Amino acid sequence: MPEVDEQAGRTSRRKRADARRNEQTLLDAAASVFVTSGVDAPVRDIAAAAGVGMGTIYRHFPTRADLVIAVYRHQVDACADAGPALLASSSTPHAALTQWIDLFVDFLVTKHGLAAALQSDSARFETLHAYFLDRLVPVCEGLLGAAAAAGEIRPGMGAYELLRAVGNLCVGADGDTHYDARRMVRLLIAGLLQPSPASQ
Amino acid sequence: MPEVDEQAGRTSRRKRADARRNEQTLLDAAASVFVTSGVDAPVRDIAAAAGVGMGTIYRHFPTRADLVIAVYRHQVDACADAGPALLASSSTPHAALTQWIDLFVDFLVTKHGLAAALQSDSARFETLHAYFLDRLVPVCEGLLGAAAAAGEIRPGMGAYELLRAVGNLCVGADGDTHYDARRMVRLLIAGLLQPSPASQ
DNA sequence: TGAGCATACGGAACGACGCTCCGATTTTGC
DNA sequence: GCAAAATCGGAGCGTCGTTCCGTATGCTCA
Repeated sequence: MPEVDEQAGRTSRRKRADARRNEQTLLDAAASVFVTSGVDAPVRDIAAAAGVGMGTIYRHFPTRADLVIAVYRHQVDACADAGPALLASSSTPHAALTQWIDLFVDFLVTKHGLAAALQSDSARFETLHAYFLDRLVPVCEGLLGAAAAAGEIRPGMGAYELLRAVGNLCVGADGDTHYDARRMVRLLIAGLLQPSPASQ
Repeated sequence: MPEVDEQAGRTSRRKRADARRNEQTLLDAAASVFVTSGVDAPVRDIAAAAGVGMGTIYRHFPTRADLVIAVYRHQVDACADAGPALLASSSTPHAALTQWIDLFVDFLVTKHGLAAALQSDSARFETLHAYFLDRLVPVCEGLLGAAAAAGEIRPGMGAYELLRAVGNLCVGADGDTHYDARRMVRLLIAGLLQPSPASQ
């Protein structure tokens, strides 16, 4: 009987040795190419960097988005896990929210082209979009809820909408010395924090 | 001697009648296709809609960005012209700034895919990016300067950075009922208005 | 009016891309 | 060892933006 599939493909039906080796080679090559050429580097380049054929890439990662997810899964998970931790360790929910958003922004900004790919309406990146949302929206919801309950931010802000806005602000943030995404995100959060500009 | 070229090609070297007719046909066709399929609709579609060949498009508009600029030039100019007018007619500079940003956001949001094209790092849209910046940055600078001089906003905000941020927030704003770009921009401006969150 | 030429036209063709397909090759269970 | 199954490599397809060039057309001047 085949062993339980432990998601990372540790041992499912005992994949062939070359298959496992190629998968790792591909992940490494993709990560390296993403750094230099951005996440939408030509698939052919990644195949060449890994020294494998096109077919090999698409068997391991049915779509381009799956490859991107596989490369960044650990970092997305780490970001998601940091949410509750920050909430527990910070003095106020809003401090936790701010720190968590900073984490998210740092992640997006350092991955050339990732933010753009996330917002791309092209059907090709649907999976990527969905994965990020699945992992991060609940975490953000928790932070927002806590901050709203504490009365620190104006209510009615949705986690999806906030993440979307932050992601948007990070598009094209590298390679442009005149645009500081972190600063713009801080501004957005600042606008969120004040109770209501017209209520006083 | 050829007459002075009045930018819109009114009369330069007396273009052939069919050429002038085609240019107008192309502008109309492009505008209509942009509405339904977005600004990055296939060039072939635009040619087909106009009933002309590919060559005709590229002779009139050397690059795709030139076509987009030609289609939206009037509206960009109108937006630029509205800046000083608002500043003169509004009660406070910050009111003028807010209204002007609203104008800009409305423009971007109603043009399917335009915001995305503007932020695209692809060299293909460089010209488009440059045109928008040339026209709008000075206007925004005037509004920001007036608001800063009146002490209504925290200083140090660059016009380019603000426009970039607003443009980014508008990416993908249509077709997503859960994301309201206008609201996010208002939040950003709210963050800009308060003097300083830590200074009091 | 019509000849001659600059100008404009159409669409085939090119290169780059994402992705699929299939014959050749390798691994594995027996 | 051997055959079946899994995997590999890269040619090939469709789409896109853009270029190129033979052909058609409007303009000018006699």
